Amino acid sequence: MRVLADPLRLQIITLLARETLCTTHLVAETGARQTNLSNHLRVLREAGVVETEPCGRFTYYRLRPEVIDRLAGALGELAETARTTAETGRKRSC
Amino acid sequence: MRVLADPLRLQIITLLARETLCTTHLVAETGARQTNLSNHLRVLREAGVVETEPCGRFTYYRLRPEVIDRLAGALGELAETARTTAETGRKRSC
DNA sequence: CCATAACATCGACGTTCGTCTATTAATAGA
DNA sequence: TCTATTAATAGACGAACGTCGATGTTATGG
Repeated sequence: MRVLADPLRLQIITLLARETLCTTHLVAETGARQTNLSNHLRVLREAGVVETEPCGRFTYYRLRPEVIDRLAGALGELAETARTTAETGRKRSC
Repeated sequence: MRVLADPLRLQIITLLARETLCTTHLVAETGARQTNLSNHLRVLREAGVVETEPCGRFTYYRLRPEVIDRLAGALGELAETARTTAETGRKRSC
C-alpha cells in the first residue's frame, strides 16, 4: 500500500498497466527527472510491483498484474466485511 | 491511497470493517495512545473513509464500505488492464 | 575508439508525517 | 456540584520520504 501511495509512483503504474515502457518513455510521459524516476522504479522493483527486462542499453518495465490483483482482492474482502457490518449494525457497546 | 498507507490506520480500518467501535475500543485493540488514534481518526474522517456517530461522551466510528469498494474496483481495473497488456505483450519500442 | 545515450547510485536538502506531552471541551455518575 | 472519563486539539520533536545535482557504469553508433 505504501508503495502505491505516492502520486508519481501511481502515475508510473497507471502508465505501465497500459504499456510496457522503458525509463526514457516514462521520463517523456511524466515530465519527471530521470534520477527521480529511477529512484521510484527501484522502490517498485524491490516491492515486486514491477519487473525489468533489459534490452540493450534500455530497460523495459512491466507491471505485475498479480500483485495489484492481490491488493484489489484484499480491499474487496475488506469492503464486503464492512458492508455486512454496516447492514447488520454490528457494534460493540461501551 | 495515502490514507490507507499507514500501518496503524490500516489496522484501524481492518478492525472497523468487522465492528463499529469507539475510540476506547480502538485504544484497547491497538495499544496505541489515545491522542495518536485521535489524530489518525481525524485523517480518516476528513478523507471520508470513516463516519462518526456521537453517543453520549463516546464516539462511534464506522467504516464506509463504498469508499473501500471504489478503491478496490479501481485497482481491479488496473490489474485487468495490466493483465491484457502482459498477455498481448503490448510494448512501446525505443 | 571515442562520444553519446540510458540507467543506476550516492549524498544532501527540505518537507511531510507520525508520535509524543500537555491541555481543553464535554458528558456521565456519585 | 464535583470528579472522573472520553475525545479532540495544539505545539514540538525526530524520523522517514521525495526530490535533486553530480557521478559512475554500461552499451550503442559514428
